[in-house]
Amino acid sequence: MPFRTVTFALYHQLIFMSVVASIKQAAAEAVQALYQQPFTAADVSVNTTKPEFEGEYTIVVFPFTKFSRQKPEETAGAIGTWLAEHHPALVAGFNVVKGFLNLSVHDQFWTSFVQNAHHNTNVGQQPANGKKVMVEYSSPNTNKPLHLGHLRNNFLGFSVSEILKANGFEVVKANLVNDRGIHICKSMLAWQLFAHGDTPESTGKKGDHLVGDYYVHFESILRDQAEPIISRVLEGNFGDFEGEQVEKLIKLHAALNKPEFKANVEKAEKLRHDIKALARTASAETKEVVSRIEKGDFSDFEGEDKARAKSLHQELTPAIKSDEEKADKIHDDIKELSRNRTEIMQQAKIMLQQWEAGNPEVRALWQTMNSWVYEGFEKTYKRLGIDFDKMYFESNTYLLGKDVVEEGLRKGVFFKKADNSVWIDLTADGLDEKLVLRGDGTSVYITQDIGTARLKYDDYHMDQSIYVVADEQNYHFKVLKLIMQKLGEPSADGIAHLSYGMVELPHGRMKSREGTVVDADDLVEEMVSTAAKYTEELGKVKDFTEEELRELYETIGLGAMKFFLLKVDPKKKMVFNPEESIDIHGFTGPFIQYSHARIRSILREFSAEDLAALASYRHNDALLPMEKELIKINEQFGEVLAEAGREMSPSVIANYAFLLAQTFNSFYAKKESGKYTYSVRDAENEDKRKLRLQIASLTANTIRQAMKLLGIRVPERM
RNA sequence: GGACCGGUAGCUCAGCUGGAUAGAGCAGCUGCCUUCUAAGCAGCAGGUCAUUGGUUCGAAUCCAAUCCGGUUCACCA
Repeated sequence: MPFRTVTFALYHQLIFMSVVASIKQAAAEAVQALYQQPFTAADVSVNTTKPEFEGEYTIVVFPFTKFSRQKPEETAGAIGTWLAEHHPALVAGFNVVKGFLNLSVHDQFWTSFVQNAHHNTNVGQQPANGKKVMVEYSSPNTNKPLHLGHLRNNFLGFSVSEILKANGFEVVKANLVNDRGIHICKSMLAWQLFAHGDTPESTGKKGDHLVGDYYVHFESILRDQAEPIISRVLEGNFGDFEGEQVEKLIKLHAALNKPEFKANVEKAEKLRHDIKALARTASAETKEVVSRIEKGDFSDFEGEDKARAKSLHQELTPAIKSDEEKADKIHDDIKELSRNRTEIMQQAKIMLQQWEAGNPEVRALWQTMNSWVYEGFEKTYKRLGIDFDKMYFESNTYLLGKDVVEEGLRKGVFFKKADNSVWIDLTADGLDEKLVLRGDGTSVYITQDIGTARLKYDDYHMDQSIYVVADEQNYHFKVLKLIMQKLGEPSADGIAHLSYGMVELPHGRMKSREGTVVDADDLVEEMVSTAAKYTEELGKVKDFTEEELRELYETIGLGAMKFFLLKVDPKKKMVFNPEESIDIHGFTGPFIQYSHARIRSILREFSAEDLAALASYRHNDALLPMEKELIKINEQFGEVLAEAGREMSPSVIANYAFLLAQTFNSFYAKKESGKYTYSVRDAENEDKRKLRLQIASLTANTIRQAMKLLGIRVPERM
């Protein structure tokens, strides 16, 4: 039973509401009573009081002066007086600074809060609200192991699910596995051609990595085979192609060789070369210097070189740059067409067709290799502490959606073009026309998602369906929701895209071509071993068993990594700096874990009976500043949790957990004339000892719960 | 070109439903372990909140324009 059900004669109305909500409610009443205005709690603006003033919360009264017809100071005074008179249990005193009404919350409020909440190991948990929500996240492809980008997705999805649960939602964690398609066939084909029967068992390699290696192998063969085709095309030899493609290539080739265009592109190439050469003379950080030259910043140079940089910059005109870009695009098109003509790509495509036709041999290989991957994923998920309630597989869902398209066609939501392809016109909504079914009747990506959205809804009838997917798919989900709404699907309005920014490395995006992709398993291993290294250096847990140590290192290493990825607002792209991510000082997971361990060590000084006896104790003396401050911050957890749920943002929780831990550390270390001001064990009297034990216990519980919402465990000792 | 997102300290980020003198962490510099865990604490230094205009008693926050960076507008997924 949550502590909230405990009735408390004097303060019962407040126990159901946060302090801030109570103040807003009371202030609204005051405004109604004093000025006969239909003000609601939601109209009141309450801030935490700046530390230099007396009080904990501040009401901004400027908005009331319109109808109070008094100066801000007088208005604030009138409301303060009314509040102190009518809500003495809440407002013990107030002071006015300009239009700011600073309220001192009654100490009794804080002491009864800490009494009721301190032993609740489930702080913040809201009662069920009767709403069901599905969170789809992770959604890996089965041709490659997980990488850093997946980690942000996994941690976000898991954390948001936990946050919603704590807010009273029933949550279904779903994982839609992309287990079919050309990319899987690439791995399969390369395995057939080059593996000589290797398996995870025979090689000792984790299944997902083994399959990923063959995918990479495929890509390198593909590159080798495409190269000569590309060269031939560039020479005007289209013998590798047939029909329409030849015509397309003739056009591309012609465009590339238009004299003026060609001259511009060649000029651009030469200028780039010269700029790079010049940059190299200035600094080893050639890339940075080049980008400064391009921006018209010549600060790296002096005298003649500066003039040279300037003139190079000027020669690289917008027209030349534009042609350069066009040329890049044409080259990409040629490359794509050539890659598709390679022998190995043709084989992969045949394999995909065989898979779709249900060819037993291909299906068997597919089953086998996927099972290797699942075994690998299973290990990774388990280590990460990530779980799911429902697995969907694209091999089961990729044909869905066609019937919905048929319905939409009948309803007139979609229309057919001459080639039989089916489209929806979204131009009225500021978007474009979108293809939903190819001319040959086959699905595209969105067709599948339309069908899967219906399937999910049929399975669970949830109120909301959240997709944790990177922000490069913002347009896709906008379109998906719009289409579902136009179809009148009951699931439509509940569709929400939890869009998150890409994880970048200090030197830019991860690129598989450049081998800068950070593997998830490798990263975890490095975080854990770094945690071990730090822990050993400090030597505080020498009495731990092997098993206990292993678990502690996992807790700290994973805690550092999860916290690092979750502390940033999801919608923003973030930079993953490996050095900072394994840091254990400052705004990090280990800092908070350490604070928790420290509190636990205080509590260990006392017997279970001492701690149990706290439940019936309510402090009656005045509170010292940091005592009040800590209780206040603990009390804000409920509001923070609600906000994190509203915003679907674990970073709100991360910031809060850090603030709480930091505040406790200040409380813990505060020293006056050689003595700890807030010592628990050596408190000035028994009452203070009990109060501080309650505060310590409450803080440990809140920290543990907050971290749990981030998927991070906290140790008893570290 | 259209749409969307971002630009806050040297770096990484909070703050953005308008409120008091814009905050953390890291990096730099000072101090603090005979003491409930120094993975800590206290302090110093560091800012034209991209720019310009507007709304307002009040703007980092809202509006408009501009500049810079990113994503996207595929019969790929």
